[in-house]
Amino acid sequence: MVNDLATIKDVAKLAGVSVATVSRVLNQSNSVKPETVKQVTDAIEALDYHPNFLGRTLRRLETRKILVMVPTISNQFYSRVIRGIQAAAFDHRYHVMLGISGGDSESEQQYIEMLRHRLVDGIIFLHSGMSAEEISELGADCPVVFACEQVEGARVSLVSINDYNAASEATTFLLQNGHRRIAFVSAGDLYASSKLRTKGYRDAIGQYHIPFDPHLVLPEGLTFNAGVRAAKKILQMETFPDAVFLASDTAAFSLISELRKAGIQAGRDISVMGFDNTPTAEYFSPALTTISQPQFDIGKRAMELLLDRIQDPNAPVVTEYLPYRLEIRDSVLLK
Amino acid sequence: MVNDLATIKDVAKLAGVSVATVSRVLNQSNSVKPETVKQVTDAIEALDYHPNFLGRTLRRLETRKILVMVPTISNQFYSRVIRGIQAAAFDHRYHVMLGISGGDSESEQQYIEMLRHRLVDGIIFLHSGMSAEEISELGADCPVVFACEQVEGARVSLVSINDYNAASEATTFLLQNGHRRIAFVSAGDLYASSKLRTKGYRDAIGQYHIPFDPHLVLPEGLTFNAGVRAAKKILQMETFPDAVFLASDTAAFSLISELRKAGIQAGRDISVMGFDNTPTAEYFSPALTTISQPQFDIGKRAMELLLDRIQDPNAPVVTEYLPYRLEIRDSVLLK
DNA sequence: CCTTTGCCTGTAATCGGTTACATCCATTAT
DNA sequence: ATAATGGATGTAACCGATTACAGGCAAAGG
Repeated sequence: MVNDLATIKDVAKLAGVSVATVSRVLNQSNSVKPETVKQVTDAIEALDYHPNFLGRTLRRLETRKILVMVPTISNQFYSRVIRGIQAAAFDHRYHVMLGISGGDSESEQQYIEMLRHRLVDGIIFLHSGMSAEEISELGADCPVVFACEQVEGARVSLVSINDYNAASEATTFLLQNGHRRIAFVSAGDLYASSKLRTKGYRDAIGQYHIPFDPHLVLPEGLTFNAGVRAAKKILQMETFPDAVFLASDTAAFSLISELRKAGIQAGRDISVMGFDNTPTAEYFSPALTTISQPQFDIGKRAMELLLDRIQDPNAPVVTEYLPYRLEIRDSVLLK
Repeated sequence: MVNDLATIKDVAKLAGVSVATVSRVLNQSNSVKPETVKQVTDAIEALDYHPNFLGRTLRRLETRKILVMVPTISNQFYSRVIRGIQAAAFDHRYHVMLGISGGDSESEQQYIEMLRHRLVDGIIFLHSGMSAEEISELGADCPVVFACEQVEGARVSLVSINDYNAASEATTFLLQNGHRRIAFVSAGDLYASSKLRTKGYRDAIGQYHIPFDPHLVLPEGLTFNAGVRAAKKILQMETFPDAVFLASDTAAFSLISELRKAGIQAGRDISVMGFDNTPTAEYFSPALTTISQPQFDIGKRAMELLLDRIQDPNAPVVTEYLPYRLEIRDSVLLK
């Protein structure tokens, strides 16, 4: 029945005042007579008027919306990070939108365009396909923060765990429990985090004076399919590893499943260590030993840093590493 | 270095034409001399000009963005639906934004405001806390489609599986395989789908002339925690059920895990049937027997229906049920 | 009684685009 | 030679808000 939304003009007409006065009422300017305020608010009520964002934003250059750019939401890992972002956003009366790039850089550019044109006030990247230079440039112009995943050499704020240390510690834990032939499944050089985790793994091995065997590093990725592929490769090895460390829980689940089909039980015949501590990890069989990231806090902190930058474009670029934790469950054999 | 973005005026000035001409070039109007087009495009190039969405949208009332409203992304189920939506959106040069309501209706209202004010061209709801009347009203004014989850009595388009039939079929499958005491875990009346599934379960039981036992219906929810709670209740029952049918895979995973801790193996001592066929289902131990929904197609179809409605506000309201499939794996004992 | 002060409100410019309409000029038809 | 035609472009109104500035009016001060 109501074709079009009421505009500020309609309200002004009904209240018998100018649009300026209506706007002043809307923005709580104190220079309006209480009587007039009442007339206006009555008119607003009567017309069920809601101010139009576009007009407002066009003037104000503020949307109170931020965008989270995420490569995928299939990976359970991100959901808790996003919840953390939302919590902090809510506290500051901001709204969160999610953009799923799918790893496609054209799609990513479209979302960045939204930022450049102030459809959102800032972006938190959970991943990006852009080069360090592009990111630094964007970060110089607009509020941008990275979380979980960094891009080497990019001058933007980052909240994450220290992937190198975490992987190193996880590997050392395996070594301490008597494992010597440890395979490592990661996403290769695709992500900076993968690179760092690989380095952490390698250096920990080195510390124990175990010769590095490149065949044990399987850059299959972080997905279910990656785990399946890794399992197949492992089953073809002449000497089986006594432990497998995967850079994602997701891949660990499917790897365990595949190995079981071949009669090899994780936590009995072989040790498996995951990474991320996704919600499923504790319910899986065997319950997965993994690195727990403070996902919620990472998200929360990233949002706070973004707000700092929105409020002050010259806020310093910082890198914050949050504590991780080794979650010991049943998939790794202990000495 | 570049403080502000170039505007259409800057381009006009540099090209030595009016803003109208620039706008015409931008919008591929054919009434511009090729020579002039070149001047303008050169200027655009030189200034690295990108048209501002806000100004454009304010006039055009078109954003080529749609919003998907989802209660949570912790649930793995939604990701494939969203991928389907994205695929269809991409084909029609639309962009997808995700709004996570967290079940909070104030948050939901904020996103709806975006639609009302044309910050997006339409919304696909994967769930809503609104009443049927509110939804019908919104649907009358703006392009809105529901997917997966309906709201009884709401006059809006819907794409889903037939939850009643699916639950009924799943229950019948359990009955056919000799199970007689079947517990059912759902979200109670919270979701219409839950209600329908409960009804499907109940009617199937009735078909087999088994007296309905209300104690066997556990409205714990669809989350990991729900599965844990359900397991605890089941373990306290004097007579154990011989099968448990859960309205979500997620809850099934944690239930299986809890039962195992009590020495009860799903697929050996008890049967467990899930719902959704989330990615983890096939890798879980035991691999989960469940109802597979065509999530991708649901999303794709929902997007297509939304586009129909965006293009023609009077497009008919339709309900489309897509085929589901019983995915038989190892968690249900067969006769 | 006239001027000043200050509160309240309206007018109009503005944000960055789009587009109806007017205008100009070169062709073509009469 | 004049009028009609139509292509290319400019002018200005408009979308829905915000806000600087101006102005009106009543109370206070001289």
